[in-house]
Amino acid sequence: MGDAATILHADLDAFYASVEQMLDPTLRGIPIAVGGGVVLAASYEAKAFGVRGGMPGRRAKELCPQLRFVGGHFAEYQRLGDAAIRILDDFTPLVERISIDEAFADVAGTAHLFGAPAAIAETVRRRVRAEVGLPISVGVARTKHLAKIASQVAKPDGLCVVEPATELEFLHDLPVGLMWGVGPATEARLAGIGVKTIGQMAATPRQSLEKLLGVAASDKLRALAFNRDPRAIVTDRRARSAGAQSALGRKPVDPQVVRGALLHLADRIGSRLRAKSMSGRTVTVRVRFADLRAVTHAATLDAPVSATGILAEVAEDLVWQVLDQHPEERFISLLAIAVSHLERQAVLQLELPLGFADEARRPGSKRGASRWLADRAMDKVRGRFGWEAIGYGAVSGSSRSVPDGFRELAEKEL
DNA sequence: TCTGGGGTCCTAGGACCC
DNA sequence: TCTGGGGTCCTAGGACCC
Repeated sequence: MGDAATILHADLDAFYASVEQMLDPTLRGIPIAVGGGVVLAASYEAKAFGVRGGMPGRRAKELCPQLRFVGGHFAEYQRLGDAAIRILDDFTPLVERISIDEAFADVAGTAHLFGAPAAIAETVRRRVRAEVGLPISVGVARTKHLAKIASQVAKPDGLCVVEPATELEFLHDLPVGLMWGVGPATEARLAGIGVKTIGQMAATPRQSLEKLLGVAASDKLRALAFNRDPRAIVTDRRARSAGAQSALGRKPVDPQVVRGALLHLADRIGSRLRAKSMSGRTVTVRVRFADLRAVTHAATLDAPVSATGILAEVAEDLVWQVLDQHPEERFISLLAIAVSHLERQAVLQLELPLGFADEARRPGSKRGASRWLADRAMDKVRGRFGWEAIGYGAVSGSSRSVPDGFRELAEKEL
């Protein structure tokens, strides 16, 4: 990490909602929420009423009776998010995208070409507004952590530059909740010992903090509180796992329900993996009961898998192990599958013998070869006619489940 | 406030090996 | 006989982020 403020954190403001307001001028200046059953994003006008992402639509309407709900233009979000972040590429190759609407960039060494970091940040903001049509806030500082906090302070539609000489002064009056890694649980614990600001955390004796949060966590937070953040820009981040989940409302523990849901989830994950010639060795399932208590269970296989049928069977085994261990639970509210220990397969055919190897665990099931061929055939049909054209029976999910377009946006590049 | 879906990382404890 | 120490892998759970 250098000794000058050269890290930019660029963050599109209320991204989905801003896109909707750009596309439809009648939505500008009024409180809107993208979504329906669940609020996926809220405009600043809606946030003023306390409406937040993740909030049930009904609750949002209570807080803000005039709230307008709009369906999402998910393909547009992807296109416009890409376009905005791409503008950073014009200033430095050191760009780290961390979500659809957010990225870090390090402009150290490009000052002779484009001017000081603050000037670059202003240019980025102006260009995103002019070329993409969206407001974006930018923080500039010496470390990633501080740049990210600065962009939050800059919102909405602002710029915040933190010079090295004033770092701690800037940081110490801010609430601890702005720090990376301090969520509701940690925030509540800290409040319990009277620590509300980053400065108060910095002033807390190390031992007290360790007793509260453990050695590792307190070391990390103390470092951040003194703006010692060692993280560098990482330009190529690959996903380490791929998963899917489905909220079920309140479903009785029933073999048909479980099998149908898991097949659907395995199908989503399997087709994503196969599209990138990836497969994974560890299958983790998560079962959430009616009271929202969740249990996970995992198995690591001898060979990596990506076939939908095999994934579904392994997951089904694991889920029943969980359910057998909790016979008192009669309803489930969510099922999830995740595949990790991902590896890339140089040749897709590699999956054939691997499929066979895995099949050996399960006498009596269909042969791996025919499954692999069936998956490939299905992938091809979908390639031509779309994902919905063919597949395993629709998941009997809750009426609140989010649009597929939203799920896809959240998927990380494998 | 009991609420969706996709992820990441950390920790503690146990199994197993040398 | 139960006595050492370190490394790696795996699993479950928790917290966090967008």
